[in-house]
Amino acid sequence: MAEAASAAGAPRASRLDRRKARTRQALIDAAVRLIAEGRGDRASIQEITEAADVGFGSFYNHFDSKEQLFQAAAEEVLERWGQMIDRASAGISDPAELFAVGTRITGRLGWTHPDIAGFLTGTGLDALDIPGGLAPRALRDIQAGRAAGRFSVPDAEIALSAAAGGLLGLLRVHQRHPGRIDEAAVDQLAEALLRLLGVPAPEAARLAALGLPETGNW
Amino acid sequence: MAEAASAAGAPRASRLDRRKARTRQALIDAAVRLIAEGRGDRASIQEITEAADVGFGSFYNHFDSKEQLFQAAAEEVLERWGQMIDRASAGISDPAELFAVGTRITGRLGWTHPDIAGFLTGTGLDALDIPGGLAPRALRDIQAGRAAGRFSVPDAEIALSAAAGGLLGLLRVHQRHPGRIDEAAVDQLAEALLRLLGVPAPEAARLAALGLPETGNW
DNA sequence: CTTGTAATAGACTATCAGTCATGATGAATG
DNA sequence: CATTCATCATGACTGATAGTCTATTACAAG
Repeated sequence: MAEAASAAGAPRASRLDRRKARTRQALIDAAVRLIAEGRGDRASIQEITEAADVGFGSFYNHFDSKEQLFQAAAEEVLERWGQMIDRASAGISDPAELFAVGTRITGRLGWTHPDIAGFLTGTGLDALDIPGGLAPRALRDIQAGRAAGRFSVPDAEIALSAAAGGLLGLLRVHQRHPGRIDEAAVDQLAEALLRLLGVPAPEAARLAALGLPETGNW
Repeated sequence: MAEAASAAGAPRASRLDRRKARTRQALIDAAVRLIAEGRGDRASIQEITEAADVGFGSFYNHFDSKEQLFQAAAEEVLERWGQMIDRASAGISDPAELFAVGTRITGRLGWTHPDIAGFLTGTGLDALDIPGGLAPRALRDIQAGRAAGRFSVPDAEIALSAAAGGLLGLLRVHQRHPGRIDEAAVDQLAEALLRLLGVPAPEAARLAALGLPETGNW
């Protein structure tokens, strides 16, 4: 997103640019915080700018609307989430295993990163439409799995939506009934989703029980 | 929903009651239409009352807020949907078969009843929270299936959410790419969801291919 | 130091949710 | 049939919030 320097241009970034970036980031951080707190997009722009300690008018220097801010905030959160999964799945090439790892890490967000989990349940299935989110990557995995004959599901997008629904359901149950969801429950969901994708049951069980790599804190 | 007549009461319903009911219904119909059009709850109350050809102030004689109206509209649509599935599943007792029928009829809504389909995709997973909706029934089916040893999924609520996600995904794909979803695709989703629930693959394929009863127009 | 540009900021306007007082409709009663 | 009363319908009113506009401030360049 950084503006390209003009062809013959100078280094093209200092102070002013940093100030601008700082303001923008303050707004995004405030939005992430508010969403995670469950205030969803019900927070007023005044509330947001106040939380970001920024003048009201500044908001519109960076975003055209509240929705646009929340979209940017969503992309940021999903980006971190994606990196977390990338780290955990480094070296894995089997699409089914990749899918299992992604599912299990996401399900664990409920207690490892409640803020992200809250964010996801707050946005619902709309999270699938967020560009740069995890959806494109998961979609790629599913399609790769189909191409490799590992999955037999007919439509990748539908399967993705089902997987997202399952994960969101799990996170929601966790929020509403703390303690009812544990690692075993997450692994069982991953197993069930693999079966949905057409992986034979015994193989699904095996994939959902593999050791899970460390993810780090972010 | 008709008001019960008081015990010793007269017929207790005329003109005034009908007028009231008509106004209320006009508002609900307008809301259903707007949601199906994808305007979601972004429609202003003025827009709604205008679409219903009702005075602005009348709105608050019937509903406390826009959310309440949308909830009533949702219950109405889901009620019709539920009755449609009830008719189609009369005489079926196997939970797995019931689930398959419900899934396949719902998936077919995309072309048999685009208004309901639009409504469902418009509300997203929140449809699961609508009281009186189909969720409680589907949940019951899933739990019955677990009790009968027919399903092996650990948490019924999570499974329900995954199923809803799959169906919503299918309906969304149908809306965005008309013609990409046909009856075979719906049946394959039903099959996949049965596998997710723990039904052995061959049995899932059989259940998803059974003859589907006529549902009637409503 | 001067000048120009880009970001900040809060006062201003339009729109929307929700309230309230008034008017219209029809039921009950003599 | 006329009168009275209750209930619903209605749109003008109020407070709040999204989004605009212009003055001010911070910085960079010469």
